[in-house]
Order: sequence, then structure tokens, then C-alpha cells
Amino acid sequence: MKFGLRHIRYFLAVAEDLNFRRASEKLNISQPALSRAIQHLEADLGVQLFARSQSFVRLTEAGVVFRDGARAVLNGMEATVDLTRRINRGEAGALRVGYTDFAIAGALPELLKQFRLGQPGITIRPHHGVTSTQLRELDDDKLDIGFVTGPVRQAGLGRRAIQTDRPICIVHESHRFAQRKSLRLKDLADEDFVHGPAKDWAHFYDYLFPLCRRAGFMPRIVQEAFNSVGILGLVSCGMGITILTETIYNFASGGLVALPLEDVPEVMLTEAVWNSDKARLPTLQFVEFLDQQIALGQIGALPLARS
Amino acid sequence: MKFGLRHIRYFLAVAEDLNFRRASEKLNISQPALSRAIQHLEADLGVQLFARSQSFVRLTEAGVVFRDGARAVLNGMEATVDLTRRINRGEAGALRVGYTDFAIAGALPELLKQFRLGQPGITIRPHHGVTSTQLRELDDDKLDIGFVTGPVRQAGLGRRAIQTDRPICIVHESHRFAQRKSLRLKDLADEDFVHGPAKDWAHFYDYLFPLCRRAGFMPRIVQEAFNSVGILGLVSCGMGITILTETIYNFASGGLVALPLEDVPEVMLTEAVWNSDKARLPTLQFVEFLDQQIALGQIGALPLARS
DNA sequence: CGTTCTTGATGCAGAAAAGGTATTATGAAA
DNA sequence: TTTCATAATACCTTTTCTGCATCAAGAACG
Repeated sequence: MKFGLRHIRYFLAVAEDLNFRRASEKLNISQPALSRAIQHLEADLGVQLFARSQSFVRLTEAGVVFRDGARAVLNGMEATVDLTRRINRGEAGALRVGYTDFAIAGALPELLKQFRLGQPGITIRPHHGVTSTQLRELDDDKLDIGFVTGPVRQAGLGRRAIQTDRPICIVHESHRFAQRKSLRLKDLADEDFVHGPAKDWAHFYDYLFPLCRRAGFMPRIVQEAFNSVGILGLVSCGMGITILTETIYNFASGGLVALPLEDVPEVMLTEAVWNSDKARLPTLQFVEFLDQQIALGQIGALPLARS
Repeated sequence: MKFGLRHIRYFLAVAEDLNFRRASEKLNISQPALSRAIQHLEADLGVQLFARSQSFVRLTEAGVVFRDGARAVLNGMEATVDLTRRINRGEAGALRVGYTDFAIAGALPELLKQFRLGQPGITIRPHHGVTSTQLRELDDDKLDIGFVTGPVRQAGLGRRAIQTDRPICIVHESHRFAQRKSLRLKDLADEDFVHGPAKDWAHFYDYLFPLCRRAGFMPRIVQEAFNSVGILGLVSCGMGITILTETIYNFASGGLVALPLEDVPEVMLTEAVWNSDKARLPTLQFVEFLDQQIALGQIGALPLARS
């Protein structure tokens, strides 16, 4: 195999036209150069690819087989080159995105959707994980960017604020609290609570329950649902009240009233973090995208309060 | 795309070793030549494929993608070259084989099986067809070789005798004919006949029925089976007698007696025929194979009588 | 801390390959 | 026969590739 891609291109041109002169013109080379290139190819293969005389040219049986194979090879090569270049420009590749429960319940889905519109070549690989897990995975280069919730005190990480969640109390419009402007935690001491799924919402309750303890009570759980939609549904039925975040309340249907909790000043910050050193191109593109979204006011540290 | 297969081979060598010097030795070129070639490839792609310093070489992300694609391309190219060469040598390709009912019931299956053992690269494409159809298809280059039965008087065809079939009368061992050495056609005038499938056995009956007519009777058909096994099975049950060929009787199970027909001297000759002018390599190889088999006495014009 | 070794890159000259122009040989068409 | 078109060949130029010698920069080692 001494021949190159050049020979293959020449061969395919002749195989299409079955005419050396016309093919040579399409290839922008002289006819003799083309003749000799084909001769070299045939000599190298040890196979006659064209049956030719001065008056006609046609493919031999072996020539037909070679043409089909050569076409496939050339197409494959072009596809590979194209993909390689797109990877190089960051237009293709994979982005491994970690997320916490809060991220996935908040801005993340829309964020990923928007990003994919702008970068359809980049495959998003979402990985669920709590904050500590994500930080370890970032370090082990198993994650490109993480959406983590809560304070992160690790150096060498780039970060952008995505959303701040403040707990709110959600009650049905027929509830005795419905007319009030706001609540205090201790007002909830005797209420029935609808609880989120313990496994998926662990982080939220790790944050909330200490607050309740500080207010002198433990929430009395009367119902548990599988997800936020379920929680809101049970509250809608009057099964009890719940504490969720503004973000999640945005998905609520009618008949519900959200009440701020006066004595809970803390907010839960969800951030995007990535390893500045190991950042690959798709990561950088995603960060750039995040900055655009922040500039547009779509995401950031301001609460997305429902008007 | 100015690079050639040479660049790809060089690239893959470096991608495997991640060491320019060792790779250059494996490629039997000097290290500077290899460095240059890789530089040209990268410049042509506009993509850095290797991250390198004086102390280490590793693939970039784009390099990994290019390596995988390039491997596939090179493998595809080698496979194509190999197939092309085998086609050229007649070791691969397709052989379109026509056959009549007699051929397929006789020597043909074993013949094709043996041929495929010796030429596993050649795909056999069997086409059923009566003699006249096969001759037309040979002429139209829709068939490479035909197994035809009966006299063929067409010029320009190569031919080899495959088998001669003489009709025999088959009866159950309890039949009154069973003790006889031979029969004459007219003996059968009052017998019940088991008939082969009209469609598949048309040629045989076109040959046999005129003989019966000459003997002054028409066979009285009492049963019809789907194939030769079915016919023999019905004869085994005592449903009637039948006339088949020696070839087919070779497949019979026990309890049956074959009786020669004294007054039927004609034999049915099955021949392989092909177009000498248009013969492609696989065809010639098959003819050569036939000649070998004839030399071995496996096939030919001698009747394969059951001892 | 310097020495030595190894690695990849570079300069240059010779070799090889590819290309172009002019021409030839051979069928087909007029 | 003449003319036309085709593919092949001859000959020379240009481009590309290669090897040798060498350089620059880390790594290994005493």
C-alpha cells in the first residue's frame, strides 16, 4: 500500500466520469498526470481497476468493488476530519454536568435546554450527586462542571451564582394562614406537614430542620410525597402545609398561597463550580454561556420571587 | 485535506507509542521526518493532535477522536484493498447458479457444498429456472452458470456433463411387481400412480408422459405429494407406485424396490453450461472445479446406479 | 549544581514523487 | 482518407519527502 488519499480521489473521479480527460479537468490537473496516477494505483494494488482503450473506459469487477470501498473510506475520512475540527473548536464533545436536587428543581433544566440550542454538537451528560460528591468528582476529573448547593470553601474552582432559594411556607388558600402576609417559624409548631422524599431532599431538610429546632419544635410529618409536584398536590388537597423554596413554588398550580418566613433570613445558594485548571473547551463554552445568561438576568443570586 | 494515508499511518504510530523516536523506528524513517509529517498533518487539519514537550507526548482531546476515526479509516482501506485483490484473483465474488429440478435433486447440492469448501469467499446465488429460461439468462448475463436438463443445441456455450438419469419404477416391497427383475412400460397401464408436484416436476413429466403415451396408456394419478420424499413416503404406504430417477431413488428409505424399465433406453442428461465469452473468474474457477470432480469420478455422464 | 542523556524541533541538501507541456498511437466518426 | 478525440508516453520542472547534522530543553544522576 504505497498509494495515498490522492490516488483514491483521482480514482473516484475517473470512476464517476469513465473519462480521463473530463475527470482531469474536474480535478484541476492535466490528463497525463491523472493517467499516471491511476497506473500507479493499479500497479500498487496489482489489480486492473479500469478496462480501457482509446475509445472507452469502464470499471472492471474489481474496480467496482474498490470504488465502493474507496468511497466509504473517503467519506469516513472526511467525517473524521470534520468531527476532529469541531471538537477542537469546542463545537462538539461531551459536558459532564453534576447537579443537586435544588439545581435540578430550579434553573438547571432550562439552562441546559438553552445551552443545547446554542451548542447542539455538545452532548450533556448529567450526573446526580450531593455537593461533596461533586467536588470530589471535579477533582478526579470525572465531572466538568458541578451545580452545587450550600457553602463551598475550596480553592482553585471557578464559580458562578445560579440561584438563591429562600424557604417559604406553602398553604392551601382555605387554610387559616392564607390571609396573612408572613409567618414566623414558631407559628408552624402545631401544623401538619407534608414532607418531601427523604432521599432526594436530604439537603433541604438538613438545612431546614435545624431552623425548626431553633424555633423550638420538630415538624409533624403527616404525609410524604415522591417529589415536589406530589408535595404541592397534597397541600392542594388540604392534607397539610409544607416548606419549600421559591424556586419550586414557581411550578405550583393554583389554589396555593406562599408565605414568607420572617425569621429565616438565610438563603440557600446554588452555584456552578468547575476546576479552573482542568477546564476543557466545552466547559469554558458553558461558563461563557452562563455569563451571558447572568448578564441577561436569567439567572444569578437574586431570588426569583413570584410576583 | 492535503494529507494522505502516509500521514495517517505516521500519526497512528505516534499515537500508539506516544514517543516520536520509537515510532519513527517502527516506521523505518528518521525521527525528524516523522516530526515534520505530524506537523504537516496538524497544520492541514488546523488542529493540535498532540500536546508535546521535550519530555512527554500525549494526545489532545481532538487527537483521541482523530485517532479512533483514522484507525477505522485505515482498517476500512485495508479491507477494501484485500477484497479487491481477492476479487481480482477470483477468490471472492458471486457465482449465479441456475438449476433445474433434476439438478437440485441430483448432484448439485453436494457439488455446491464441495465448491464452497474450496472457495469460501465466493457467494453462491442459486436461481431456479427451467432450461430455456436459464439459457436466456446466460445470454443476458444474469446467470454465470446453468445446470440444465435435456438437449441443448446452442453454440458458444461451454458444457460439462453432470449426471444422467434413467427413469425407474419404484414399488413397495409387498407389491406384486416386487419380485420381478425389470418391467416394461405397458405393465404399468393399470397401476395407481403417485405423482410428483406438477409445478416442480414439470420437466420430468414432459419427458415421461410421452413415453407412456407411446406405450399406449396415460398414468392414472391417485395421489400427489409435495416433493420426492413425499412421493416415496406415499409409495412406502402402499398408496401406489411411481416413476422417478435413479438419482432421486438414492434418497429413498427402506421397504422400497426399484425396477428398471426395459423399454426406456433414453436417459435424461443434466449438464452445466456457461457462456464461454462472458465467463468471469468465479465461473472459470467453478468449471475448473467441475473438471476436477469429473476426473475424480464424482460426477459425469455415467449413471449413479444403486448397487 | 553541573553533567549527561534523551526528547522533539530545525536547517539544509539530496532523492523521490507529482505535475505540466508537447507529442504519439489508436480507434471512431465524417 | 481525413479528422477528431482519447489515453499513453517522453521529457522537464516543481513540489514534497527524507536523512543527516544539529539545536534547545527537560530529566536523570552523581
